[in-house]
Amino acid sequence: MSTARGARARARIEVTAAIKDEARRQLAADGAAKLSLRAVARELGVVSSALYRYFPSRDDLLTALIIDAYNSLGEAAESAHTVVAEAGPRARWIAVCLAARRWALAHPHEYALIYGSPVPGYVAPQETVPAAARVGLLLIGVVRDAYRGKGVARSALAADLTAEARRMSADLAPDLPPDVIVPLVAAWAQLYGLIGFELFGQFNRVVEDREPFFRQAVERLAHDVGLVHPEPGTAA
Amino acid sequence: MSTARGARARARIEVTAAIKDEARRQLAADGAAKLSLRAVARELGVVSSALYRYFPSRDDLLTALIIDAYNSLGEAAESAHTVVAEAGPRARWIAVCLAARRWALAHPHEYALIYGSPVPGYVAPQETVPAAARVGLLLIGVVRDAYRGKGVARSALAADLTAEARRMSADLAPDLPPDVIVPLVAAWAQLYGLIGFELFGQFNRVVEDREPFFRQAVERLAHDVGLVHPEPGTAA
DNA sequence: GTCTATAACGAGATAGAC
DNA sequence: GTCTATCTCGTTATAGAC
Repeated sequence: MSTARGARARARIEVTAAIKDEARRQLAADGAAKLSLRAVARELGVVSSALYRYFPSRDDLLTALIIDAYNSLGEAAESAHTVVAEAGPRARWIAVCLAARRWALAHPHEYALIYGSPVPGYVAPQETVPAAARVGLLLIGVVRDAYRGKGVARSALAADLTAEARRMSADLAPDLPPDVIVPLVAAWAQLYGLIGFELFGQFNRVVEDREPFFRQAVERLAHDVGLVHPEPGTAA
Repeated sequence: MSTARGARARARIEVTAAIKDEARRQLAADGAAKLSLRAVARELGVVSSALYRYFPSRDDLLTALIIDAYNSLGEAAESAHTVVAEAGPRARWIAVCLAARRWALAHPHEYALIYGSPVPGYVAPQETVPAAARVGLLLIGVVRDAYRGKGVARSALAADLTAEARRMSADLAPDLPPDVIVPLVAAWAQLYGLIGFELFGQFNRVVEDREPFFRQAVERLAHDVGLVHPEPGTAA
């Protein structure tokens, strides 16, 4: 009977994957706003009510796609980081940023789903938070290693930011001081400004040869978060 | 007869404005993907075919909304710049960035229309370019003044970026050297990363007191583009 | 000339009966 | 799970009011 249960479980996983694949196809064609369970069911050759055994609602399907996208991006960033795990923090920072861009270029519609305009009428549940945090946590880890090693370049914060910076430090990385976490979070947001502009067409006729431009920009971001050395050696 | 023509022209302008107002309302409610001429007409109490006198197609209405949004943002940025026109480049840079954020917070759906996910099936025509360029040109102007005055801080570009950087300089601001235009364009993109993250909810539970955080970040962007002085005096 | 209304097309979504 | 009747949509041709 464990075989039967295993087969059933396997079938369920396969059908779930097929639903999400078809949903992703529609995402690419019509956008997240128009994602409809009916259309997915029609394309799969089943009736729409059958899908409710797998996803209780359209929003739950959307949530699953969002979590998948965040995890796909997170895995891409993490495995790129693993490759250069022995390098210095600056090289690792750059590797993670480049991996995020590469993933976005390879998955533009999923990128739009997670970092583009909010879907009208949809509010992301708390379930999405852990997946959404992966790249950010990776970047925090890089800066943390630098901070514990040779140190990072510091700069003063404005007086009206000290309270919020302390709160951010306590919430996000208690081992990093407020004046380190603030530029780090800013750089994290700015990274997606660069990626989004390329992906959504704002760089058309402005930046043509984008990879070296992006690399230059994330090197500057590394500098902004205190990763200042060109790093001749390897380990932190 | 100039009166008659004037009255007709005025009526036409008013109807056009009413159509766009209603369209913006629907944009806020359902998103750009679901903008429908029929729904706009219904809400205005006219029949859908009547709207074709004012906009040749749904996409043309979308284009008009996009151009309006860019111009509204551009005007907000330009008038904020005018207020501090006598201040130093660094103060003017910050003023423009703060104005862009303020406009985005006041017009989130129009922000999503111009800087969010592309609308499926819609391609922005070249008409949108001049309006879209306004904030960028304003920022170029600020850095240009600094460059002609006391100068801006410079830093070397990677070798594989020199050709593209030269092209960017020639196309965007021939009077600014390549190593100045590259960080400027990057900062321009990064600015919208900060705004987008706040607007689209990525800062939820990450950054709470956002104004001082944003100010700190754009001060760092000013530094990145070479505007390094805290500037005690006024004019460049 | 300038506009709005009517009616229709082909395509797609949706609700409910069975 | 299937079928049908009724909605939506963008868009056009046409007729008539001002």
